[in-house]
Order: sequence, then C-alpha cells, then structure tokens
Amino acid sequence: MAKTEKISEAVIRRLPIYLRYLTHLQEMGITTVSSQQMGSTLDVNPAQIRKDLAAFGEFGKKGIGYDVQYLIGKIRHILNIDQELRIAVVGAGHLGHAISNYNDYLRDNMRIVAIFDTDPQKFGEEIAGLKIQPLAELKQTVKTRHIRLGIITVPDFAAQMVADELIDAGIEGILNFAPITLRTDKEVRIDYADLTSSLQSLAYYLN
Amino acid sequence: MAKTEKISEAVIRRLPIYLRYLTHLQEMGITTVSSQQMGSTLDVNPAQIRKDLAAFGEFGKKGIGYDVQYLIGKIRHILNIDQELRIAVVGAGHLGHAISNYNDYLRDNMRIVAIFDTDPQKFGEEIAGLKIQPLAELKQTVKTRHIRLGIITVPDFAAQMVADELIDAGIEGILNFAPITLRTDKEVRIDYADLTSSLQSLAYYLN
DNA sequence: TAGATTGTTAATCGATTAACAATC
DNA sequence: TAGATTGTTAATCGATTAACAATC
Repeated sequence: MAKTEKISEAVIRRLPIYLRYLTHLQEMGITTVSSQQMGSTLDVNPAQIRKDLAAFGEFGKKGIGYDVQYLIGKIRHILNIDQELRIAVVGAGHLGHAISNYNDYLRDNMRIVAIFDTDPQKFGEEIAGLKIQPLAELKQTVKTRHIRLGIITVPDFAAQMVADELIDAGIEGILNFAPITLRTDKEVRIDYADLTSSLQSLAYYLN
Repeated sequence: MAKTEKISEAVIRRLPIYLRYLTHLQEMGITTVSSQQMGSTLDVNPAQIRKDLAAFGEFGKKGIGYDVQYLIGKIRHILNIDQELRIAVVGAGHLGHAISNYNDYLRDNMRIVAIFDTDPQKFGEEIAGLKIQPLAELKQTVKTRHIRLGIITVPDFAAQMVADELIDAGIEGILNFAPITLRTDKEVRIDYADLTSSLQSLAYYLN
C-alpha cells in the first residue's frame, strides 16, 4: 500500500464489487477498463473509483485506463485474498447448512473448511463434504487447520458465547448472522449480516 | 414524521438495531431507557441515537429518557412494519431454503408467504409449509397475496431476469443475495446482501 | 429543588464529487 | 499530434460528535 492515509470502511466495501466486475471482464477476455466504464456498470461515480484505487497505489495508465488482470491482482492483495483464507462456520442449522454449501461461490481462495454445532445428534453428519464437529473441538481445529475467519449462524442467545469461543481460539475476524450486537475487548473485527435488520431497513423505503 | 429533513441510509440501518434492543428490554420488563444506556450496549454514540430519533419527532422526555413501549411503536411505524408486510423468496436452493425457514425470526409483522423456482422438479415441494411455485406464477401471486418485498436467492446469471420479473410484478423492494449489481429504471429500492463480498471486506482487516 | 437527560445547535470530522494538470 | 483518462487537489456535501439550554 503506497499511501498512509487511513482507508475508510466504505472503500473496503466497494473493493469486492470492483473485483467481482473485473473478474467478469477477465472471463469475457477484456484486458483494459476505464473508471468511466466501471462506474456506469456498477453505479459508482468514476472519480470515486479512481480515488478508492489511488489510495493504494498508482494502478492505472493515464489516457488508457486500468489493466484488468493487473488490477485484479492488486485488489486481491489488498483484501488479503491472494493467499488461501480458511473459514469456520459455527451453527449447523438451515443457514449454516446453506453457507457451508457456498464454497463453489467463494472464489479467490476463501474456503469453508470446518463446521461446528453443540447438538450431539448432529456430530458426524456431513454437510458439503464436511463433518459437523462438536464446538468443544473448535479451538484445536482452528489451530491445526489455520482457520482465520469465523461465521456465526447460531441462534441469538448462543451468539455471544460462540463469539467468545471463536476469539479465544484465535480467530481474527467474525461475520455474525445472529441478530445481536456482539461485545469483545479483543482486537477482532466483527461484521454483521442480519436478515431481519436488512429487511426492516428495506421496508422503510416502501411507498 | 415530524421533520422534513431527508433521512440518511445510515440512520435507517441503525433503527432496526435500536428496535431489536428495545424489544429485548421490553421482554425483560424494563419500561424506560436513556440514550446513554442504549448507546453503551449497542456501541453507538448516545448523541447519535438522540439525533436519529429526533429526526422523526420528540419521542423522549427530558430528564427521564424514552418509554420503551412507546418508542418501539414509533420505530415500527417509521419502518412501515406496523402493518403485515409480505415477502416472496425467489430461488429454492440452499439459501432460499434457509431463508424460508426464517419466519420465526422475522418478528414484527414481516412474513415470507411464497417461494418460487424455475426447476419443474421442485414445483409443489414444501419448504417451511410453503409449496414451491413456478416462477411463471409470480406476477399473479404477488397481486393476489399483496406481496410487497422480494428476496433473490438465485444464481448470479439468473438474478437480473428475476429482478425484472419481480419489478414487473409490482414488488416495491428487493433484497438481493446474488453477487451481481442489479439495474432498473423503475423506482424500486434494491439492497444487497452478498456473502462473498462481506467475507472479502472482512478479510481486509486481517493482521 | 437537584439531578438527569432530552432535543438541537454548533463544531468537527469524513466522504463524495468536480475539475484539471499530467501524461499515455 | 489529438483524444482519452488517470491521479490528485479543491470544493462540496453529509454524517458524527460535543456542548448546553430547556425541562422533566
């Protein structure tokens, strides 16, 4: 990263969108793209795209635009997904089940490699090629399998406990689907993906 | 709504979080809460909470705080969830399956009442008490059952087509789980909930 | 009354957009 | 060279936070 200004969360939320479109262009054999073209497809101001990218280095060529393949490599590097990134899912209910089947969509080196639950009836059951493990095995599995991210898909009343376990196990980032604000005093990034809240926000815009 | 200043999306994203906590307080029998208390639990600046709420009216009492039950009613009204709000899910794969089972978690009058797919093999199959219907029936079902929101859980290549169908059917808001930016010239709100993008953003914060 | 807490104004901080010199 | 497009500065716009008078 060329610059030292701090990067806002808004920028980081847009980078995956850029990456997804660039990958699409690459698949179509397109080698160069301008901020103008990207912006009009993605509904983002071209100046915004240039500024977002420029915060990390000079990736484009004046008068030409951006080399698709080169830019893909740069964004993947920025996002830490130029290395294999292993993920654990905790909660083998319907949602955990669905997410565990997501590996085909998680390109770019992200991979769900373990799934946990507390219900003994589920232990050993297979989901998407993964055996459901007891939560008690979390810490050891995280260590031996070098898992860095966790996804929480347990009911709300269990979510804080699971978060504590994940953090104690050395997980570095959490994506929480449970409808509860998690608390920690550790340096762990926690993002939220709560369906109920999303739908309620959406409902505001009716009429 | 007492004021006419325009409300930012950030405010609308926080209201469901406030509502969730207030509901929790109500269940615990707590009748009054201050912005201070809410803020410290939810990790939100108390001034922010007061300003968010004040944009819609004077809901609190100086020196006292907010009446929990009263504020719940107000926020539900603001979010349009003081009426039953019906939702259709399009895409009966793993994720659509999981979401269709979400009705128990969708309190506050939101309800998934129909699920659609294009695979004839799935027609008639039951998920969470709902029979999977052919996409061809979408328009009629939306009209007769007064469905106002749509959730897209189809693969990326089908998402734009499904969005067009939903909009044509008269849907007023869409929550899209497919990893693609949807385009429309109609006045329809489209929100995004893309797991891959969320995980990629999360990955940035590693180290 | 004294203490607490709102609603709101002003101050600050941050993010987006416009404009354009540099340059491919 | 002429046209196109970046990187970046300046201008604008918007959101967050602090502070405090009003008042329960």
